Amino acid sequence: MSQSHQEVAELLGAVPKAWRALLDQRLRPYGFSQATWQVLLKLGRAGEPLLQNELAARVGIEPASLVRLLDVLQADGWIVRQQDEQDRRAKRICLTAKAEQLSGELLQVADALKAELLGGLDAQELQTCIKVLAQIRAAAEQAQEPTA
Amino acid sequence: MSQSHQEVAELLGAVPKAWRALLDQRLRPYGFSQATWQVLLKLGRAGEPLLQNELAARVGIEPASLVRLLDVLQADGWIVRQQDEQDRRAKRICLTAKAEQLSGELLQVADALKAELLGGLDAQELQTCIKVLAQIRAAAEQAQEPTA
DNA sequence: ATCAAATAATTAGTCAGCTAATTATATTGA
DNA sequence: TCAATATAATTAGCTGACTAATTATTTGAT
Repeated sequence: MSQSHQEVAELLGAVPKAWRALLDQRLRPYGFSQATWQVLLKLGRAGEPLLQNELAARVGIEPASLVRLLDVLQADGWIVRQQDEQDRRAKRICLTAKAEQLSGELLQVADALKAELLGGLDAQELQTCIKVLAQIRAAAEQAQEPTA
Repeated sequence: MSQSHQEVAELLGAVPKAWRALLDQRLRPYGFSQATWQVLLKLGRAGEPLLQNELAARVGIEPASLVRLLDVLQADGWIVRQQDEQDRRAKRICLTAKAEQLSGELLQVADALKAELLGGLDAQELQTCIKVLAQIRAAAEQAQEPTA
């Protein structure tokens, strides 16, 4: 059918994969692999402790998937789980002091790569691309819930 | 830094994930999960037997990762590994007759979803989006090999 | 006030991807 | 020719994601 549809489908498969692989490769020297650095990055960007729930949503994984990552990060002293005072079911995830510092470095690497990949783009065209991607995301949300 | 850069990074994380989850959900009634339907789709689109190598590249995974998927598909009678005659190391992956038929149905579901997600887009804007994504992919390839 | 339903985190079990190393065969170069 | 190198598929072992079920606590409805 539509050649454009096929093209964008393939690009949406390939581009994020390549991006992730690159970032993963550059962050590997820090000793983090695949998923753990994303947790530190999101916590770093948040600037405050987050509920496990909320953190999972920002990373884009299920809360259950986050549990093991936090176990690893906690064992290595990068985060602590702090009992929430209002809700005794909930825990707030805090960066330790050494992680605060490190997450700054990770952010620099991530932002440098981002600039490298996106720096050469025309600003107007990038805006259009964002608009289109947002429309696709909206269509995907609608597709999930037929009529709500 | 640049708000646009952050936005496109997030969209590139979220959109393909949502798309995949939707397609996975719709193909689950056929009894295939996550990765196996992609193999059948690509073989169906190819229209001829492919080397394992080549198939892995089209699916976007490593040849080693393909092995287990093929084991499962072969066990259920969807594909056969056929010894290549020129190169005795190589195998060509063929769809069985029942898989030929099924892959047509899977293709229809996949194409219907694609149309659903992309149908509402402005053609000109979609072209721009494709161009931008292709530029990002090119930048990612360059980033991998500093000067080659 | 209490009991039912919802929610936060966890555990268990499955599937899918990766890299590194292995085996068999092809290709290439001295 | 034949030894070194490269290539196709595989195996093994690791990481990370998911869903479903469990536990503890909170919220809501009567």
